[in-house]
Amino acid sequence: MRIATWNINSVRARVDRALAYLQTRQIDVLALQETKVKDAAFPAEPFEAAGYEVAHFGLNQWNGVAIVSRAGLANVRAGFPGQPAFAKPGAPPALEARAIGADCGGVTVWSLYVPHGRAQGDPHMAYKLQFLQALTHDAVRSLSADPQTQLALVGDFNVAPLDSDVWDPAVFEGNTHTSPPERAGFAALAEAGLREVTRDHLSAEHAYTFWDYQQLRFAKNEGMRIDFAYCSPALADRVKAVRIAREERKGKGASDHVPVEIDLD
DNA sequence: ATGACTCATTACATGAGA
Repeated sequence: MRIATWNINSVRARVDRALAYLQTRQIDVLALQETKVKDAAFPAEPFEAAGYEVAHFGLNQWNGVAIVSRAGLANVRAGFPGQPAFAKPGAPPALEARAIGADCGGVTVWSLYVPHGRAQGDPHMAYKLQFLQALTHDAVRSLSADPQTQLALVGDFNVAPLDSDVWDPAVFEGNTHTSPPERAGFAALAEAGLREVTRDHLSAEHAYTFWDYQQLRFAKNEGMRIDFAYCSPALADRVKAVRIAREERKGKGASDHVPVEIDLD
């Protein structure tokens, strides 16, 4: 079974690209982030015509996560237990569309879009750290309940764990994605017993998954590695290969992220 | 080659992204 995760940066703008990608790469389960659409407007029909089932969680033009599967799609959950809500000034806390889970071919897959953080000191940064902490707590709960669980937490983690995961660490000093608290929040998932399998299978430096649209970042290969797959030990043992679909950044109408593929036995 | 931001919005300027 081949699972892929992709921050698609609007599913409506790239539905044809997504369909071609599913077919070309023979993807069984595709976790999408930043679909940027409400549930009612998600273009499910073309995916269904291609033989896939779709589960989507989208509230407005921001965020939005989906799972597209031809390996089964059951027990769909919007939001993970304990997921923090975000309180905009003057508004009650509201859950954002940043997590959807489903059982696909014997694997529980979560498509995750970790908050960006915006800036050090911004309320969104505290929210980002809370999100990672709550995700870790829920992972601990799942692993405790069933040590053999087949669990994959995939998506855009918005953290660059190593200096070699960004083209120039100096650019990120004092900014988001590389700060010690963010890296600690990311590492806590490993300390909880999960394994980040893309690093296990693809340790090369500058194996980027994101290139900003601005300033010719892709042409200059000035990217970031921020899309990952944390797996339970039992599932991690089944991972045979990992591939970054760099070709998806090419051409007109590309997302700024590319898919990351995980092959299971 | 890979190409100079892009996407969605009760839109024509703004917010968000990283």
